[in-house]
Amino acid sequence: MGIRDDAVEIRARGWRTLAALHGLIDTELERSLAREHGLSVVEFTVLDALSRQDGWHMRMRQLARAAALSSSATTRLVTRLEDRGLLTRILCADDRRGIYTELTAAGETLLEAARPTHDRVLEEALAEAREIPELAPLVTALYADAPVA
Amino acid sequence: MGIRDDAVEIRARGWRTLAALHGLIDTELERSLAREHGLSVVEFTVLDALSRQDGWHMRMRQLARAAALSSSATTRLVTRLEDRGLLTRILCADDRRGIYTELTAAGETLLEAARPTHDRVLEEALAEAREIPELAPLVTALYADAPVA
DNA sequence: ACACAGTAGTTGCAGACGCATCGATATAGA
DNA sequence: TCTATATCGATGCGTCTGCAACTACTGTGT
Repeated sequence: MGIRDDAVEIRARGWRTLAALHGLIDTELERSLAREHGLSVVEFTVLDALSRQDGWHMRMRQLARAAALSSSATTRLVTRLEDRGLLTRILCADDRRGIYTELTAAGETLLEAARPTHDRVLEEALAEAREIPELAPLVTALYADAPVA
Repeated sequence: MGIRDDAVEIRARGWRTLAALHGLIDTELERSLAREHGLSVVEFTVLDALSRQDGWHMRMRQLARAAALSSSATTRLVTRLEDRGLLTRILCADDRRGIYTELTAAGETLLEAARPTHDRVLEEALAEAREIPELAPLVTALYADAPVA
C-alpha cells in the first residue's frame, strides 16, 4: 500500500463526497420544485438550458448531454414538456433527422417563476452541506471555482 | 444586479458543474459495474458502506443516508441484495423497530471482485472529466480535498 | 448511382425510484 | 399507568429511467 493505493483511496473518498453532496442538493431541489411548481430537477434543468441558449433552441442530443440523460429519456422528457405546452419541437430544415426544441412563452414564464425557488433551495442546501464536516471543503471549492471576473 | 445576484449565479453555475461531473462518473460506473459484476452503483455503494463499517452492520436508515436513497428504496435495495445472498437482515435486540444489515461472505467476495472495476472506471472518468474545461477545476478540487495525512 | 456505415430520435420493455400510507415499537407527558 | 406523538421499516401505486431494437436520414467510397 504505497502512493498508488493512496490515489485510489483519495479518488474513492472524493467520489463519495461528490455523490453525497449531489444527493443532498438534488433531493431538496426535487421536493421543492415539485411541490411549488410541478417540475422535476431534470425538467427545470432542461428549461434552464434552453433559456440560456442563443436563439433559444437546442437539439435533442445537446439536451441529453446537458441533463446527463439517455436519449430515450430525453425523448420522453421533451414529450412531457411539450404536452404541457412549455416547449415546442421544431423540425430541422438542414438535417431532417434532427429536431430542435424551443421554449414557449408559457415555458419561459414557468421557468422564471421557478427560478427563485431553485436559487433559494440551492442556497439553503449548500448552507446545510457546509455544516457537515465531510462536505464542507467541497462546498467551498464550488464557490472558489467561480470565473475570475 | 449586484453582489447578491452574482452569488446566485455562482451557486447555479457550481451546481450545474457538480451535476455534470456526477452524471458523467455515475453513468460510466453504472455501465461498467452492471456489465462486469451485475451491480448498480447504489448497490456497490451499499456493499462498500457496509464493508467500511465497524462490526460490518448498519441500520436501514444509515444505509439510506449513505446511499442518498429514500427509506422505501432502501428496503427494496436490501431485499434485492438479500435475495442474492450478498447480505443478511438481523433484528435489533435493543430496539425492536430496527433492523441491522450485515455483509455475507459472498457479498464481501463480490465487493472485492468489483472494487478494481470501480477504481479503474472512476480513474478513467475523472481523467476524461479533466479534459472538459468546465469540469477540470472541480476534478482538481476533489483531489485537493484529500485529508492532510 | 448505389451500397454501407454512422448518426438522430422514437418505442417496447423491465427495473428502480419517491410519495403517501400503514403496522409495530419506542418515548414523553398528564 | 395510560395516552399522544414520533420513529423505523414495509408496501401500493404511479412515474421515470436505461437498454436494445427500430426507422429515417446523412455522408462517404466505389
